[in-house]
Amino acid sequence: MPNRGLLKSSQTQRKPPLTDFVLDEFLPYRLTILATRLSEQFAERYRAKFGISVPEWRLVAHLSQAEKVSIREVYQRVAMDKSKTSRAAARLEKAGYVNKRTNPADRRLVELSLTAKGHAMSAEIGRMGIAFQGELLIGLEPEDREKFHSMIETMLKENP
Amino acid sequence: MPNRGLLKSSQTQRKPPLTDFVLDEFLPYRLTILATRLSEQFAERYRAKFGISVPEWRLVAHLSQAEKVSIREVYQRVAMDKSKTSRAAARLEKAGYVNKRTNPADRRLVELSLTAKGHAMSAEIGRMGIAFQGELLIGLEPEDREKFHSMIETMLKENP
DNA sequence: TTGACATTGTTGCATTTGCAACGATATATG
DNA sequence: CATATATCGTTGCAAATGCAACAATGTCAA
Repeated sequence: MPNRGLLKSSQTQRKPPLTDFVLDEFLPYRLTILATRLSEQFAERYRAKFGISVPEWRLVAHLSQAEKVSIREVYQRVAMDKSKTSRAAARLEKAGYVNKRTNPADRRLVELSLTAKGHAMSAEIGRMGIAFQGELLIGLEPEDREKFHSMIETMLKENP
Repeated sequence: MPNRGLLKSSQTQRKPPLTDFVLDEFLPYRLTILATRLSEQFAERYRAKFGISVPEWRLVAHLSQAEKVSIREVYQRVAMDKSKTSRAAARLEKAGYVNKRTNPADRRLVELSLTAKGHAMSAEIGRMGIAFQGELLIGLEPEDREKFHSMIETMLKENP
């Protein structure tokens, strides 16, 4: 029987297992835990400094990569609900971090962009992110880091 | 300047970047998206079949690995809130999937265990999980799969 | 042009969530 | 033993979330 990555080799099992399913090797589960912890740890840092939430940072992060984006562009790419994105944008506008205007070429679209204050915050959180990721990858061999990225990329492409 | 895994080499950049921060290489972000998608895709399958939610499946998954667990053991390990876990347990009991009794040795603790119906469901979702993970890892070289697991393990250990 | 249909973003509403307070139980300290 | 302190699970409540309905705008075909 081929081992497909979810069965422990028998010598590591103490007792006959209740099932063939091994939770600690189940990716959706492990990835969720890791992602939650990392997101939460990083969120503590920027929340303390700027008072924004995770959905708000997600939106700002997008705006750090592209001058202008619409609500749809954000939520389609980030797996955030439409309304979550819309509300994050509203809060960020109120806090003075982003501008919202209707796109003149297509008046259904909202054009989001960073204010000067938003750019400053974005730049600072960007630096914090680079530092955070540096700490995070310290335990991995340099060549493994690239490998890790490319494996994530592969799975993201396979699961659109 | 050392490349710490978050800076694109200059030849891959089309335009002068707004910042050094590259969202597509930022792990908390990428992992969150991947984890969300995988969790959601898998959730569709077991929700359709058994009508349970993600927190409920998390709890059942734990019970598939250990006969008896307390609420605390579950939420400490899974990064779920206390109340979320408690409520998942209540719903699962109502649906007839788990038994709840107070631990006689320490009456503060609740002892959760699967009913026969719960075991049947757990076994079936376990099989579905093995199949799901098989599909998922098809795009990776076999030796990469182990590597991926061990890298996740490393980062989980570094971020408790 | 008109009318049917599609897309975008916002909002109302019910559900879910996280946090804090709480009661019950256990442990430690005097 | 008596009292203070800690731990566990539940619950009330406010905030966040997801879904569906909607208005506004755009597209397409007759």
